[in-house]
Amino acid sequence: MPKNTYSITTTLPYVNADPHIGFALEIVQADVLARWHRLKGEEVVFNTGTDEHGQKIQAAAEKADMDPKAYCDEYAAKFHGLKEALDLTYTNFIRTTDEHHVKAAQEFWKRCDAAGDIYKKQYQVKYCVGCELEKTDSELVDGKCPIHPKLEVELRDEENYFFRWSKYQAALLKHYGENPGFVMPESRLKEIRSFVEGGLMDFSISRLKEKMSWGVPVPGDEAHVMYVWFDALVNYISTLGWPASGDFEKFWPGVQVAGKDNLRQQSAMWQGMLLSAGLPLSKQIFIHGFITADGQKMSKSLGNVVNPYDLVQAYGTDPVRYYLLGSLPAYEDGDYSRKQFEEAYAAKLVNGIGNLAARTATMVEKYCDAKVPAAVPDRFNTEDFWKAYEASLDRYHFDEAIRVLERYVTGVNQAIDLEAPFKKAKLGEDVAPFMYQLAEALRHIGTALLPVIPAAASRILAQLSIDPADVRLPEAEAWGGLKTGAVVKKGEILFPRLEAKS
RNA sequence: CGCGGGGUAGAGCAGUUGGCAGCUCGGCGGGCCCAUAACCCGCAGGUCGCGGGUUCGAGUCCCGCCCCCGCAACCA
Repeated sequence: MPKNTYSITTTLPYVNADPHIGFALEIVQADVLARWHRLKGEEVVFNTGTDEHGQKIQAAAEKADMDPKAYCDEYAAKFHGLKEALDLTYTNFIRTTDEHHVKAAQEFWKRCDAAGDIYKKQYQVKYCVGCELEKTDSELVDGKCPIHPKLEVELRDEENYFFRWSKYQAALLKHYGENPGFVMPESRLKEIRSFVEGGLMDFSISRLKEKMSWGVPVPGDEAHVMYVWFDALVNYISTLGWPASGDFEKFWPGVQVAGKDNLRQQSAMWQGMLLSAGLPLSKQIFIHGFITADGQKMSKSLGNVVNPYDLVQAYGTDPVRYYLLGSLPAYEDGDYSRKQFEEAYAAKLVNGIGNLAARTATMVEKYCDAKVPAAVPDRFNTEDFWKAYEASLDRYHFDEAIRVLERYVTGVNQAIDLEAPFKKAKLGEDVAPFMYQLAEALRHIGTALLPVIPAAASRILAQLSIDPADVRLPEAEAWGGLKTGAVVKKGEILFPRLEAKS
């Protein structure tokens, strides 16, 4: 019997820059899933937070003449502010400087050590400060990191601890082979599989404290702190209270949402670490693409970085959520432009969902005395709609799910035209049965939208005298949920036209 | 032999297991008047980057090729 819990996490953004629209995409995707599973009655842990250790943070704090922790506090607050701006429902906000996380990272280290997977090695390594990663010769171009060619690759001659990643190559490949959906979309699983097939090199997991002190102390060795990745990845379980039992067993393994730049860390490094510690691997990893702006990569120098707070301020939370989920391809890179955003807003939200909600409520008010008439059978293939919608969401195919919903909306609009109840009413014909179908269809639309655009969806349901807190899936997916006699009341316009602003 | 993504209607994009090429915006012409000048129907507009191959049938599978984008501090 499957447990009735669900756990999902984003990656933890590194706190050396303001929140990025790409991270907004990631966390909204995770939020939709968290809300969706809550509607299904599951107990949900939804984790996010900030990654705060490492050389870059230490350097940035020094430059700002701040204590690293104070520097991190500032940034953590910026990320935490997304909760309100994007209407997020995360339950955990972990910071890798949190005391219990630090303890967990140390315990994790001990487990890997006990498994014989941590060893000391004298070595000379080429290290890119920009990536916080060591580079192999094959990764360098002209002796430089291809991602940070302006930085000199540092040659480091030191004794560090290493993690025996190579030991887990076969186990990882076996896991990928036996779990075809382990990394979604499938193309990303292929990508990581071929990377692992190419061979794994043990990676360094510590830094000399005298060179870099802003990190988790290595247990039993005063001279070293942990490499930032090693400590940060442990957050996915430290947030569940690990190594204490209870919530950990209850909620792990969980789902991880990450950007394509994080494929290797999430689906190979972290999984190798879990194998070493003797813990179950993640349940599933969903990899989203990047967002470009007007066809170009966002960068500060180009001045085209889209800030999620600005977008929300200009258009509102729900329109931003709907755009991120519905207008960008979930599986690949997508392009943002103001024009495209506003077009989508007008077409989908104003003319589509908003207008249908308004005309439906008005007609029931006019023709049925603002009360839900007696129930009649479905005419919109609502069951098929739910099936398709659910299948898309379960595959993290958010844009597809929204297309499915929009097709349903179109179907309802077509039926209104076909039935022309406004004509029949004038002729004295009984339009009550059709009014029921309309209002009930609107209930399904509002219900399906609850995870996506929660505020607007709640207002749609409120028009039908439904309290969103009472909505449960799959019960609410059945046709006929609207109660005869329930009051229907047209509310404020859901999505105002943008022209109205200027 | 670097890695990855992509080339489908004027623009922006969908196209699961190969089976009549779709969606949004824009253009044109109708309908409707319940609705946020919204909604519905129809028309115009495509050699699905190019060349081969497999197949009864290829946007979709295979081989070869061309072109575009990201992999530059910051940055998902």
